[in-house]
Amino acid sequence: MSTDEPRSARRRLSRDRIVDAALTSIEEHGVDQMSMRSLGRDLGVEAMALYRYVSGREDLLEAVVANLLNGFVERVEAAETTSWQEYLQHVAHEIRHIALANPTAFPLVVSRHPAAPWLRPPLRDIEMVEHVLATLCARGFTDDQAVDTYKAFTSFLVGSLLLEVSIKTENIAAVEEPMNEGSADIPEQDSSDDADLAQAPHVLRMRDRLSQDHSEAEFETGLESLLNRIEHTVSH
Amino acid sequence: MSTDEPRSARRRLSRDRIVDAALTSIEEHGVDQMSMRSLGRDLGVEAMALYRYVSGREDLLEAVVANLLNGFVERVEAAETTSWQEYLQHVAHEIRHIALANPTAFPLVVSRHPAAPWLRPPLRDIEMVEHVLATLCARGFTDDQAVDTYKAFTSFLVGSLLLEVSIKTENIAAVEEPMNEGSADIPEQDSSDDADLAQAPHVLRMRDRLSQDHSEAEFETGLESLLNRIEHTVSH
DNA sequence: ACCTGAACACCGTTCAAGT
DNA sequence: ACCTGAACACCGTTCAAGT
Repeated sequence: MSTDEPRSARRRLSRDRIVDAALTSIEEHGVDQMSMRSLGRDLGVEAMALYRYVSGREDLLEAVVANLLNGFVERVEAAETTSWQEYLQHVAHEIRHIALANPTAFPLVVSRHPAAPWLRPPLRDIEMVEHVLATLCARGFTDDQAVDTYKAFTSFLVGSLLLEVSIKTENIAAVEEPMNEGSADIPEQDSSDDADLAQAPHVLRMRDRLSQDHSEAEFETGLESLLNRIEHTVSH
Repeated sequence: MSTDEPRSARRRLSRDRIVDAALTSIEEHGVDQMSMRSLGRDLGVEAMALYRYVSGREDLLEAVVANLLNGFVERVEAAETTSWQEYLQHVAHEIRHIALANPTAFPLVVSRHPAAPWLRPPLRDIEMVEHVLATLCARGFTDDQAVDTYKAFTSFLVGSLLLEVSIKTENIAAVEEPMNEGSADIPEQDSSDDADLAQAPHVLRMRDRLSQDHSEAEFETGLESLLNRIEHTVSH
């Protein structure tokens, strides 16, 4: 954008720049590795400078989550869906897209304490909750039906996606490639694994199938099944 | 048990005692607050002493997770179920029981890197995975059916339970009661909340219903629906 | 054999001081 | 107005030393 800047540095600080850098760092090195001090280093600044823009690490993580969800409602509204089924499908895919684009940061969405703690499940963006409830009511749901649907839907969504990203990230920030340094004198490559596996013939036999990733298809199947279930209970 | 001991202290260290103390501390103050040093304090010992029994903080957290799942397979086997439906119901309730008894520690089950990384979803206890697969096969499932069932089942289980415990723990280790120290001169009790809520009439209207906790019933409904779905696909 | 002290390289956060 | 230096109270972890 600008003329020249050393690394990713000093164009003057701003809250947005800090939050972006935090998200990048989280996705690259894991949330534990993202410290105020490392973030300062990334931004070419001392850690203390960040406190002008965020009130602390917790606040920064909140901001990262908010940033993740940014523009969600707008994108959903732009879709112009006709049935509530189509609407919920769209919401689900939109959030799944966010989760897959930010697999390491996504769990923060559910682990950070929510804006409205009394909301169960605690999806932290009230704007989104409001949109879902309003849409369902506009499609003829009673309040009770809307609430039940909201709960079942978010449970499914959060559950599936947390699992999916936990698969996708494996373990970022774990060991970070010590690479053995070429020295190959440690015989057992992961002793406990193979020992356990010897006791688990079925796991061993189905290993190939178990390791295949069909998250996409499973997500679609689960979602459709959920919508069918809701459809059934809504029409008594 | 013994004659006298100061606080919860020095009966000589052991791996089990350390792991138990860690779990207690995690449930009481949150996983972030549980440090090697605070744990040493709890056990009446210097932090460095712990390194005789655990190889580090990560190892300790692994051990906590293993401890949580301890005896699971035995309890499931003791149940003597007759159908695969009944069996999976039992497994589900057993794990739900563990999750609710250790709501703060439970998320570690899914966030720690699994023993078999290629296993999707990565339920870290191979013994348990083996038990489920073996039982399903013994009930006449083909390998493919067993794998599909395992995946759908654990997705549902982990998803539901992560959500349920995240509701139950709200935010342990957040703020930890500053209590305002009696000084009542801050007018806004949580300004952002109410501001957001003013924009969210549906959320406001359904607030009572939304805040009610029906996790138990929702869990049962979801589980039954899942078993029905499996039943249907198994019999083509 | 089991634990401790001292040390190292890190944290988050505050605050007076620099420009 | 925006950033830094120094400081404080913490971390995890190692290792030589004490008993």
